[in-house]
Amino acid sequence: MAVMKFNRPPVANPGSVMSPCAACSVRDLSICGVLDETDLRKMAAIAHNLRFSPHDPIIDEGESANFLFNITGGTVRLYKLLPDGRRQVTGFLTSGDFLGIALNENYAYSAEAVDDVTVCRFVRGKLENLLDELPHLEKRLLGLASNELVQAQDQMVLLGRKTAKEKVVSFLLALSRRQEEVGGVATPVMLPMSRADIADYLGLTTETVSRTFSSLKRSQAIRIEEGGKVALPDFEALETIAEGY
Amino acid sequence: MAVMKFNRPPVANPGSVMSPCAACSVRDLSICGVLDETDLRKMAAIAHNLRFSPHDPIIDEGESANFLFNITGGTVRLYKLLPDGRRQVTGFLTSGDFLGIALNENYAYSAEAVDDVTVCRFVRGKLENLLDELPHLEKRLLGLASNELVQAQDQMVLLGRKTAKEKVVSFLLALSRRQEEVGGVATPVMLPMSRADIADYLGLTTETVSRTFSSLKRSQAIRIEEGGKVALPDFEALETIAEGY
DNA sequence: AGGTCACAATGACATAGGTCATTTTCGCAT
DNA sequence: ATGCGAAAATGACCTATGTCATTGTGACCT
Repeated sequence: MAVMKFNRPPVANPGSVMSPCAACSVRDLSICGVLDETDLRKMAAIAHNLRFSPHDPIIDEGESANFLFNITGGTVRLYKLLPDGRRQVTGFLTSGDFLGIALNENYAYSAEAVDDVTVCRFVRGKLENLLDELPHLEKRLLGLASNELVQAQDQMVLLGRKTAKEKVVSFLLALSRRQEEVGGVATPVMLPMSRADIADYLGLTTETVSRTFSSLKRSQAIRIEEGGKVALPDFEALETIAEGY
Repeated sequence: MAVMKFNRPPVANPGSVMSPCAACSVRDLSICGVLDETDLRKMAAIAHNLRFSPHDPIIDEGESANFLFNITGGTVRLYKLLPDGRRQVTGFLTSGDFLGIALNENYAYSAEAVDDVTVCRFVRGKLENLLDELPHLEKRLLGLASNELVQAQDQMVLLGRKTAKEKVVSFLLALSRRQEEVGGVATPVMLPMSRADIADYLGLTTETVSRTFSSLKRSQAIRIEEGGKVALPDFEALETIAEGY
């Protein structure tokens, strides 16, 4: 996973962080991809770089939505809880993803760092002001929201109508595609998240996820490599499984 | 369900529809709520009123996304199909809802009329041009997208983690809230859609939906009225069920 | 190298919800 | 009012996935 490189270290005074965006490795993936030098400077002026360790909370459902984030490195899980503790992971965010489009005064879900995460944090009001100045940015956000909505639809199909096997394979393929998008390889897929995270994302239990991985291994649809990476030897075959033919 | 009233009938020539928006009964619910007289006139110039009968297709998944719609009356179901015919209904739209935020060149899902539906149709490119002129409208769209995203998250929790009973009760409460929003009553809830539609929306089978309704009736959590309307006698109690306490 | 600890895998068994078949109800046309 | 056809409800049975308990494994520390 790409990690942000600063041309100089973050400054102590939060108000005067230097413009690190020019060197941001995920800029083109993120909302900032549409901005020119001048605009970037304005973004940088309201941005703040932060780092989170595995399992650190980033936002809490219900909290007043004061900040928005650009993920610059690592993996973040978004989730919602039912009162009795049942958890639904609604998504995983990685480099270039924007956290906080879907907000209405309060955060609609919680977010935690899965592994080591770096983010670019914005004060909500300041970003909103900037939006009025930068129509490009607003269009970009609308585009992102649109993409997220499409993804959400797909996830509904998965949760409502796919079998365990179809769910797991769909998940692996989605990770593979995302890895490629971010400039990586398509095939050994990295799984920074636990079986429990995957289960809660797919509407399954850890046991079923485990068993499904095992069964896919047995049928040679996947191969487990060192470090828990998953090799996908035949995309065609996997697509066929994932789409439920 | 509120039905649009025109101050004059739609004109034959599609290019020169008269401005019916001023009298549109769902204006304040819809994206048009933020527009003043002048802006409304511009919207009206690119809008076209259409009517659909039950089961008519409105858009088809995969088709080039040439039109956007404002629902002015009736109920629309959005859905996606798996190749073997399994269907996931991803949402129901009613008066004031906007159809087509989530689109990327092609429609991501299909839409059909559940009952008699009236819509206000826009040519995509024209609406996009208008967006550049009317920043209000763009903000409004972003807000709508944000709301839809929040709803999508809730639906993921429902699909992934709720029991059949919780799903059905959540659905009834959501319908009730929506009915209120649109200016109706909270309690006898109208169900224009079939059990099959509900099942495909909740990730269940028609049989399970039926049985769950029966069981809720037996426990007096709901009451069926004439015309298939569902009375909700105790919101508190139902909320408790829906949220899975 | 060995020990520890958390996570993953596996096994035996239980069950919510699915499947298939049948009956009932209800809206609508005559 | 009566009959018809589609939708809904119900029943008997089944199975994919969940539950609970146990074992295996691999990363990290000393």
